[in-house]
Amino acid sequence: MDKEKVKPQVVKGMHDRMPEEMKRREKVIGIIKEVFERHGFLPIETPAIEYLEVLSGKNKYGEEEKLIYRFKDRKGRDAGLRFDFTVPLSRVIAMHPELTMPFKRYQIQPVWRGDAPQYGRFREFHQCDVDIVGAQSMLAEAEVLNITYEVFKTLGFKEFKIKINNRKILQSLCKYSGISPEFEFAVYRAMDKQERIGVDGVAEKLELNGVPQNISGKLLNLLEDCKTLKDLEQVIPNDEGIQELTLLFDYLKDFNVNRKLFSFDPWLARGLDYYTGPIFEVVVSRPKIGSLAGGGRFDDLIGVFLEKSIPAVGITIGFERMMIALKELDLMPKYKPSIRVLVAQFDEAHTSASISVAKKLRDLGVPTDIYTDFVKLSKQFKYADKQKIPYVIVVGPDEVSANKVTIKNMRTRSQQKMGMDKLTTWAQKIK
RNA sequence: GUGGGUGUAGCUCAACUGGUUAGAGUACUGGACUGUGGAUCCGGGGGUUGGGGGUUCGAGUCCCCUCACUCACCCCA
Repeated sequence: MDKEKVKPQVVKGMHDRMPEEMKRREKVIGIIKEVFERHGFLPIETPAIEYLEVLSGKNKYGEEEKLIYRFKDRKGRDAGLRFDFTVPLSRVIAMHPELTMPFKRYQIQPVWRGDAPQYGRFREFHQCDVDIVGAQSMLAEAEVLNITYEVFKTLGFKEFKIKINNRKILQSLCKYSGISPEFEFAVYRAMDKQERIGVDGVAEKLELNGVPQNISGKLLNLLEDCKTLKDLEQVIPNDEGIQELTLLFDYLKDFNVNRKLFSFDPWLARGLDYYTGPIFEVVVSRPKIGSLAGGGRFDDLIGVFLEKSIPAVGITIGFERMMIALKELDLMPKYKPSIRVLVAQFDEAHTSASISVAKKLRDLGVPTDIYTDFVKLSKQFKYADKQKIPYVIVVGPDEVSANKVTIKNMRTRSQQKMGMDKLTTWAQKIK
């Protein structure tokens, strides 16, 4: 049988996840879900595939558009893999007018971007997204940020920063500086890089994109001088965006969010085009990995699918980046095998006895593995050792004739014979 | 998509300026130990040195192409 072999390979930028990693991921996802639900949010899921017009109909992602995985479906319709949850959520809201507002949901699923893979950047990755739909008040922003804060705190993060800004402020500043609206998004994308490339770098970038230095200079000087909302108020008094953030900061104080961990950042702009109000990003100083979470208000996006517009605000946690950060900061939950007992096979003559022991333990709720082959015991013990299974039960001829089982504690290396009648009590103890 | 770096066993890495049959640790497997795992000792399998072409008496090593990974740019979670 000389068959042509297929070369096993994973698609670039995507990953298999083995049991140990899965258990750690499930643990962290469990914590995140718990926080979400404790704050009154419920889960939804949406399909991986959306019609292309839904994904990109009105150029919702701006420059990101080209990173969408696109293809034809079986009927030749243009379709693509979801790029984030904000757009699918908007579609869902538009299709379900019966929903009670405000609608609060979370969504934890993979998304796909045809990006060049790098440290902390993948083509298939998971987002944990919380949104509030149908609420105009800054209380919604405060709630979303409070939840984010709770998630990071619960996972053990000590040093992280929630950066906050408002697209409305940026708009006012552009207008004030005499930058025409057509350059708005170019300005945002350039500003966003200030921390890495410096103010001069931003100016250069803007010049490249057609904004001359004598015009961008005014804006950049302003941003450099105005470190606080109060500073900005001198420049653009009675600005709606400033008032919103002032209110938001008050609410965050009421939520008792540590004042040191959130701050106004006039340079924060975010790349996606659909944001209309407050925007936010969570960053850590170590590891150097970009933002761990990002979001904002998108009051006009749902209106793309409907006659009327519906306000909405949300934030997304990048799950894999979060896991990398947890690992680097030594905050990763320890791997604990869920399997508690291995029932070994002595030989084929004693299989039925071992099966009934395994069945009994399983019925009692003890995660029990049964060795599904007939090999020598040393191999089965090695298997248990490798899997970090804490107990091995052997049911051989001696045990069967005495109506007992032998239980070995792998950690202490001690073992005992136990009557079948005592097995239930033992099982409850080690469960 | 553009530019740099790196590709040797499942994994981590060796192999002087090109020079016999490409090694080691680990992992896997068998035995010492026929009712018991982590230690020790002995044995075994596993490689078209990412792939293709070229230079040479001779290429893992030099040159070209290609692919993959990776870093930076771009952009973001």
